[in-house]
Amino acid sequence: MKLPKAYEAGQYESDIYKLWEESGLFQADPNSSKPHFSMSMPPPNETSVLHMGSALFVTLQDIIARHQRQLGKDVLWLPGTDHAAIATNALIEKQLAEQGTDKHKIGREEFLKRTKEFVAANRDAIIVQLRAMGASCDWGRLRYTLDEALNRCVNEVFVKMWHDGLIYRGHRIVNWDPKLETTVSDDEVERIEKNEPLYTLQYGPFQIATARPETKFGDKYVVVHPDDKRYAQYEHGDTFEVDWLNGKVTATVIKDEAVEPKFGTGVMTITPWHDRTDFEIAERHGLEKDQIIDLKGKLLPIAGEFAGMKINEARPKIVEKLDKLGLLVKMEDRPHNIGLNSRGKGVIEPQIMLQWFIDVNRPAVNWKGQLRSLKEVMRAVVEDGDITIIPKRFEKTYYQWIDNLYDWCISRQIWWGHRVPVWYKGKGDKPEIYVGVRAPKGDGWQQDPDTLDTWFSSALWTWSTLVNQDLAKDYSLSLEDLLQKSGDFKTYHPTDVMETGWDILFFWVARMILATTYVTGEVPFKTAYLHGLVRTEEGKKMSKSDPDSIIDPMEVIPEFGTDALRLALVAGTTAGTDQRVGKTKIVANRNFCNKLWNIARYIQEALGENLRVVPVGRRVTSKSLANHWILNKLSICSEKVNKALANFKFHEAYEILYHFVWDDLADWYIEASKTEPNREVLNHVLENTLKIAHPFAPFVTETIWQNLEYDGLLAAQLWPEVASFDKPKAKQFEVIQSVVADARRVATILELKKPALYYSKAPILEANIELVKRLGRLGEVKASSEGLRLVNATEPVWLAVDKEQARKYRSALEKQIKELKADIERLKSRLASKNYKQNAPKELVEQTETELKEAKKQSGTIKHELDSLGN
RNA sequence: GGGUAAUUAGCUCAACGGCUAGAGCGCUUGAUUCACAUUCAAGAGGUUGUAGGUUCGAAUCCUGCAUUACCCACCA
Repeated sequence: MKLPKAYEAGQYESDIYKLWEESGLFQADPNSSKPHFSMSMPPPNETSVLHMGSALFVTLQDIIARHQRQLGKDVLWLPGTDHAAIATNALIEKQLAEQGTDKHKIGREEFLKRTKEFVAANRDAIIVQLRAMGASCDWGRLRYTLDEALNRCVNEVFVKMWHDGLIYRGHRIVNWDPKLETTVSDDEVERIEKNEPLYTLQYGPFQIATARPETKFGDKYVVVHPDDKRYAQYEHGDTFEVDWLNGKVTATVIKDEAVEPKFGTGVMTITPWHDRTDFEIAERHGLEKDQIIDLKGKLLPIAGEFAGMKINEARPKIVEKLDKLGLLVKMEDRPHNIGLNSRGKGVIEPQIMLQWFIDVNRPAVNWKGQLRSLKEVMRAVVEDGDITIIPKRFEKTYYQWIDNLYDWCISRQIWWGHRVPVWYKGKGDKPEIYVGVRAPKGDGWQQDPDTLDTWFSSALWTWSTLVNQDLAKDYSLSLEDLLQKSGDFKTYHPTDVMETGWDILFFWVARMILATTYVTGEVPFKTAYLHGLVRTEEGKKMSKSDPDSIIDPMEVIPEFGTDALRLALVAGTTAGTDQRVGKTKIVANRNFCNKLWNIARYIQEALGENLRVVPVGRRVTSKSLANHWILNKLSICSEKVNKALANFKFHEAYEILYHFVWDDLADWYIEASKTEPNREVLNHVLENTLKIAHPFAPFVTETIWQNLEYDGLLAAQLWPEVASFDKPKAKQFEVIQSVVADARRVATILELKKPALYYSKAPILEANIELVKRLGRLGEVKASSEGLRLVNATEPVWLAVDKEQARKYRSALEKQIKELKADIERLKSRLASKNYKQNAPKELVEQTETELKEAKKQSGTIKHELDSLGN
């Protein structure tokens, strides 16, 4: 088919994707004799739609996958979606509220049914969008975190950890979100700074500071630093009577190093039930703990007349009462950190609760023959180089996170998710307990109502997705057997690359390392590449609460094409660094796609009807200098792009490709070929340029490939092998370029139209007169030596101008000679330094010498020219 | 309080101890229907935040300072 004038992406993309998918090209084959390459897709949340962040990860991973296929590997890029427990649960609850009901009214079963219906619909939308982005993943292996087999893996790991003493149930202080009524992990708590009053209260003989007067009802311990001389007269354990909020209380003095003597008065009272520091102090000294606030965020009867009130409502009233009692010494505004749930932004209220935890400090993991704690293993795999994190600086962030890691609270009080695989029989404090992959036999067992943190199941993602789905139904197999009998697991695990955003380094990357090393004895991936976040053109975070800030990929694609979007994302990306994306960037890259298209269009016309002038391969006959030159450039481009991709330098790879296509191929070679078209070379260069560009811009390249009726699918082609060429001849083309460039430059300055060019003793020009004429937009080109000497050309050439015009050029020459003089001085002084000659590499010194020689020579030429111009 | 980065052309970013610090967008001048105005040609524009240091050589390494962003942490 003859290509139309402009590339209209929307006309081709969906057909092209269908072509790929039906070919089976994206399917991995564990039995293949090719080397294997594997990568898991970070499963998008089912509640969300594809945003720019997802567009970025699809683009980068697709580039990796397509490039690996081109290198002749069997590639598994495994897609999937995540059940996103808290986010989904919250969304459904909101829907219910809008319908005037709630989850308790409809019951657990109905709630789960509705949620399933909702996510199923949404999942389909996400998958459509991933395809629209061109994702070349293996859809036959699509997984979902709540799949039966994955659920079994979750249960198996829970049970295994339980038996190893890595999972325990206990009363610990946790982050409670009264809004969503669930616990969340430490990582899910987001802190914001707010100016709030800090109250100083009179507590018996002491003055204490607090930002939360509403928690002070139960306070019966005052804590001071053991070395604080101001309070040396009090002994640890001393008691005294205090007139307090609701009457007299007996207070006890506690000495603990957690108190900072410099803060306020150096005295504090503690609320162990609602503060982690206080909790730890209480634990150390065996103190009593009282609950003040309930799980809905309301005050309990201990608060007397304030019982039942919400905190915000109660606080001013309590302060008022303190004032009346004469207990309020002063209040002043101070910045204060408030914990919010990152999902839903509910204010976190620490609570002591009976929950399930993962012990990160117990040495129960066999790693490389040593029994270590989860923390130690997580640290070791990165320190030992089993896992490489790109960029490297995130290793430090990762270590810091490990150092501050507490036991991981994994139980959630929501219904959507993997249910805790524990059953209880009997009531009271100590029921009979059963921990198992499946429900216990017999009557009277009740399953724990809680579900597991989403990240617990995501932590297993690299391998739980590779478990054989049918074998997973056979519960006579142990988890170990199951893994060993799963062909995909044996072939594709550990995965090669994990490509994801740095913002989920802790949530996900670290947790995968934790769980996978423990269960499989293998790392989940060898390299973790962390990309930056996509921001708006103004540098703002794209957020749902500010819809104007969002550029929706699904709106960009129909207007500019998927490739334009992909290229725009690649053009701005460096590992770990956030980038800004706006319309201008997308337009610029749409233009690049159109450039490729028009190159193909020109070559199609040049090739005529008989497209396949040369069989695929390296046999082409080059005649002209330009032919050799472009093949040289093509081979350099191919090599550099290949290397940059191998090193995850996506941005660099694209830049090399971009300039090869636009500058070398379009602006020089195609223009040159108009004088002397070489169908074989044109064909060869186009074919291989398409291959190199394909991972970046798969749609336009494949569309061209199909329209030009090349064999098979471009997506199935291997990385180019460039035809042989003659290097010295390639170099000679650069002589022509230098002459052309200088002629153009001078002609522009002097406003000449089609001037004549003269040359003397220049066989290269002599043999390429037509070419020089065309490229340089020149009139006549012949042997002579008059007019204005083109001093920047590497051959002796002159532009035919009259004396008057030539004089106009004097100032340009004078300026240039001035600059040359400075250069010569600089080079001379560099060479004059003994240390330079001794220490710098030989090539560099030689290069400097050459430069100096050339600068001197050119300076001579210009002087001579100036002299001959006269005044 | 601890940490990580950023600071380079008007804007957005590259350059990871060695050519004259590059690119895209924008800007200036010119071209015109022969692949592409989603084009072509030519050009202007930078003392690399700041003060020192190491080195034959520094945007790059080190130290201090300034500004900004982010992450972590139990200052009540």
